[in-house]
Amino acid sequence: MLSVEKQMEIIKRGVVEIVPEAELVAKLERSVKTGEPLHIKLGLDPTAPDIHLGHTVVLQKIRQFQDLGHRTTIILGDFTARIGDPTGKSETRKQLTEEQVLENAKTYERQIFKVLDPARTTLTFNSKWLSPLNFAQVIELAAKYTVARMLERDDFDKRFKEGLPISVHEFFYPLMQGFDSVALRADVELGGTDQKFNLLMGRTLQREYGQEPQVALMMPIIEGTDGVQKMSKSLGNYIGIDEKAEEMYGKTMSIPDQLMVRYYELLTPVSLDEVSRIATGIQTGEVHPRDVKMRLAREIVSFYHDREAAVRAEEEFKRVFQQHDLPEDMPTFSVSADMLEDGRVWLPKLMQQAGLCSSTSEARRLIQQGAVKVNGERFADTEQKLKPEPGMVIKAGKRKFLRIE
RNA sequence: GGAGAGGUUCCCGAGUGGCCAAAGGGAGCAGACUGUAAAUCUGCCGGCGACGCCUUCGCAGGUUCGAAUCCUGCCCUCUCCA
Repeated sequence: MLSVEKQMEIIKRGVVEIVPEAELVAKLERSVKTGEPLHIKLGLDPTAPDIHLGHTVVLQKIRQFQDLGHRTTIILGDFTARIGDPTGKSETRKQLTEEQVLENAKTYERQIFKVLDPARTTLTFNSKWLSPLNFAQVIELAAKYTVARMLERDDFDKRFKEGLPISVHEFFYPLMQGFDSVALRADVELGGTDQKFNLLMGRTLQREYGQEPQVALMMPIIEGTDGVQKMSKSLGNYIGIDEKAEEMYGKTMSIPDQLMVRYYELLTPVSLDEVSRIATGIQTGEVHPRDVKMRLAREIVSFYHDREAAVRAEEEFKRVFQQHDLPEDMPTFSVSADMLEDGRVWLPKLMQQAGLCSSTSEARRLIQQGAVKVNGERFADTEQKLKPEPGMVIKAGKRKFLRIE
């Protein structure tokens, strides 16, 4: 086992806050002395089965703990998911059935092991201990916290002040999550900075139940490819870890420059020394930011696919976006007979049918704006008919291609 | 339980009888410029084989030549009082 100092150095990479740091050091010291690993906890919400790089920030940290020899438990919040989501009324999430939860869990499992070491990961559902609780026990749990303190939580406070609805059951979410820590006797709980309240709740409850409180370790919420908002599926600014190599590469290349170093630090295994060298390289102008980003894209693709896939994705990227050549493979579409009139098709119809856009109205707009090319020639007339030929290539916008077969 | 305020297109937010597919902003998309970066400029931004037609302003009815706007009922949210 590494020394406490070495461990702390690794643990602190990218971390926003450790509450309290001294307790973590103390726990590590004891661990080194006794040879007993720490118990690290991470809770995941099985409502969104598609994991993207945003989720991996915290997973990477778990991985580092694993590599340091600690015990890690991933809790799938199935109980929580089945009851419903605490977030605002406008988007009250559907309650998941047990089957859905199990299915999501499977998908999750497959995905998180792209980052975590299966041999050193314990996966558990929190229904295991939450579901058997009876009403009296729930009351007992609820009595350990006050409404005023609940309202300290940022989003509750904000919603309360803005006159937005807060359902009573939402107060139970932090309590349930905190109770997870009690059930596991966690030493450390990881989460995004948005989880601070919940993580601290774990400390409070553990103390109430006579345990040594866990340390809360918060990772930043990483921005999505737009560089402004947090990465999320619903905002469409995410890079999914299941995505094709070319897709991952391309999306990475589209992030704003200022985000590059952050991505290196939080999403890649590149050493911190190297990262800071890259950072100064950019500042002094020694390296072209584009090359730095290409390396970043290679690193990310290599991590989730492999080196060769990364190289191939890079070649594809160069071909399509630097040389404005055609991608190696693109979706194909065969024009059905009923779309033809005298052997010709109306382009907006074709585009809509082929999934290049969602409506013929949109297709018209694209055509009018000069975004559509047929065999490399700009096609600007929305009414003109087209004679489809096998091998004909239609391009709509920067990155949508289609080959007629 | 009582009193008041409010629910508008992806989001915020104007609009209180026709000029409203609905101001403005954001997001998004496209074009130019580039390094598929940022910034900037320009255009688009419900649907429809389309200078017209259809569907949209919480839900359901009604008044009217005509409603997002007026009336009735219902659903939902917030505030104050209890």
